[in-house]
Amino acid sequence: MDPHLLRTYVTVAELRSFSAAARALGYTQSAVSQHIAALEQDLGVPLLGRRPVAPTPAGERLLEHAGSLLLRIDAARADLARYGAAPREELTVAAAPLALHPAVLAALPATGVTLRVLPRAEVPAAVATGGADLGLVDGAAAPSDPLSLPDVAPLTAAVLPGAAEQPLAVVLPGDHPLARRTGLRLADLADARWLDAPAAGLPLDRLRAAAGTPRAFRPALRYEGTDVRTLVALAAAGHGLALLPAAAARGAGAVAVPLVAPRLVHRTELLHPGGAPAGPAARVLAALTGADRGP
Amino acid sequence: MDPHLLRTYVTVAELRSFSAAARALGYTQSAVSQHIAALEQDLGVPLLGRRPVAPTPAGERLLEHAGSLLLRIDAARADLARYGAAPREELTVAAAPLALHPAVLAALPATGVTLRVLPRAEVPAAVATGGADLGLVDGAAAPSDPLSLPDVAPLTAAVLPGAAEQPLAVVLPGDHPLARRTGLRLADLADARWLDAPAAGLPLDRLRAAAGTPRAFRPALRYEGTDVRTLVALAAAGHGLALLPAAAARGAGAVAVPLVAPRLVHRTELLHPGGAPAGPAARVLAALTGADRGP
DNA sequence: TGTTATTACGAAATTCGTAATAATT
DNA sequence: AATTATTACGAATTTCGTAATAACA
Repeated sequence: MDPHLLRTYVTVAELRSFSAAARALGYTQSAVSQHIAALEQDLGVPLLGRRPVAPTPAGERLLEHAGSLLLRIDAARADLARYGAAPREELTVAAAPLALHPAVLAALPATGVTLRVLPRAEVPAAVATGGADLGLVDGAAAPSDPLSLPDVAPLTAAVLPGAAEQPLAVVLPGDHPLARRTGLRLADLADARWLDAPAAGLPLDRLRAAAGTPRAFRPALRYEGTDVRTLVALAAAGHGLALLPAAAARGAGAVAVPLVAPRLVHRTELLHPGGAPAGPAARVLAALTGADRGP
Repeated sequence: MDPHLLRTYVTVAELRSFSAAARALGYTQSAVSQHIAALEQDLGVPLLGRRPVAPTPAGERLLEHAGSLLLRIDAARADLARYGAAPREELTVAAAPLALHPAVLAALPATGVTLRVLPRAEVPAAVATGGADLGLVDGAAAPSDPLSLPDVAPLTAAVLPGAAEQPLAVVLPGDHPLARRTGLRLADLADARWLDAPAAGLPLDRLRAAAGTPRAFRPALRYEGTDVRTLVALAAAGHGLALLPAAAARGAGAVAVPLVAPRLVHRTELLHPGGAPAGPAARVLAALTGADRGP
């Protein structure tokens, strides 16, 4: 299973064409055909149906494997490259939208930092593959439970002392029947329509798992952007409910009601490649995780 | 980053010798030397110091990457092989020691099943690489929270309706000062000595994370076996405390005191390769996850 | 008929073993 | 001196492009 073969397979499956993949990768049609044949022979299973070219069930499965496999190879190469090169002076921080608390922003140095907001699922990969030096990720978890992140590489997670855990709240339009409640249980809202905002908000799968109801929390409008204010505005306009950290849940026309069950908190963690960080990365990391216990 | 090069690198780093690795892999010294040279050139970093041969810091890092990378490649190959071959008649179930509740055992068919008890950390890998058709894993988690498992491959986890969550208890010797309590908080026991039994019991790291105290829960005796009764006996003999599901925590001379904080339960999940299972695996999977809601 | 995948084949590159060399204990 | 890593070199294999062929739409 040569990574090259895997890469051409993924490209062919995506573009649904041998020749288009050949163009995209700088090969000839012939080479691509040989790659696929070699891979199918090696694995002993047909991977693609031809005309139209589409993955077989086995091929679909290989796509899942290949994605994370190629990602991890990139991550390993990027990680090792850090040992060869001089420490970067310019620092890039990748952050999920909800991970940007005021306390975190205050701890960033004034210059030499690029802040890049990414969909939450892409933050670990960005740190692993060298697209960012540090990552800020968030998620819903039981109190004092670590986030369960996709492990694309041996990354190290650290908690942010100032803003590690915050209460969660359900965002409702002001005229919603439950808007006057002082606390809400997730189970009571399982039948409601929820905003599906995987990039900005919390993934609905997480809510289903927490409530133990695989089929509940049906998605209403889907929002693929990363702007939290828009998300709150969508909830206020009645397009669906949203679960957000209480501090982020305020907005015109929206009411935030604290979540009281199950016991979940909004958690933020700082992600960095393992090993001893060098240069500005070390300083920022220390500033964010270190001694900022208030006066 | 050819997997072959990676494999020889890992072997060389383990055996700390080019020639020993060559023997182990069926290569010549020369070939191994060329593999390492190619890898170092590709990555642009020296990976091994020679005489004595030992990994550099970058090499240490590559070992971490390579381990999971090679594991995932095996997993992908094993997964795809299932599509080519006929469904297996003999079924192998890999289980972590604490995942074997009576309720689970009762649901297994009478014949055609091999049950293999493995250290908890090896169960997902066994299922992923085809060493087992199904896996039973356990762990401590917040109520109705899924287990966070190392993702060696796209595996599917399912809950066991009969025995999904069970209360946890601390196992103490009968003459321990806290043995008469009716409930214990984990934080009160952070300074005690704990049994370190990663294969059979719950990993101490998990407790540290749950209590939010990275340096607490110092290990006492380390037990690398998979026998739960031995673990309880060790706790009874005063070699250290252990956290176990209440049902497994009873034993001669041992006292089990329920854990009341933090809110953690012992959770068991069934692991299987994704896709549509075939043959006996499908039947057993249905028996374990399906309609066994008792009267 | 035009596009697209497969096959045949040859040049170039890669891989691995033999054997000689160099370095370390 | 004995063991062990590196280097030189050549045979065998593999890889990829050109070009011809075949199979769709």
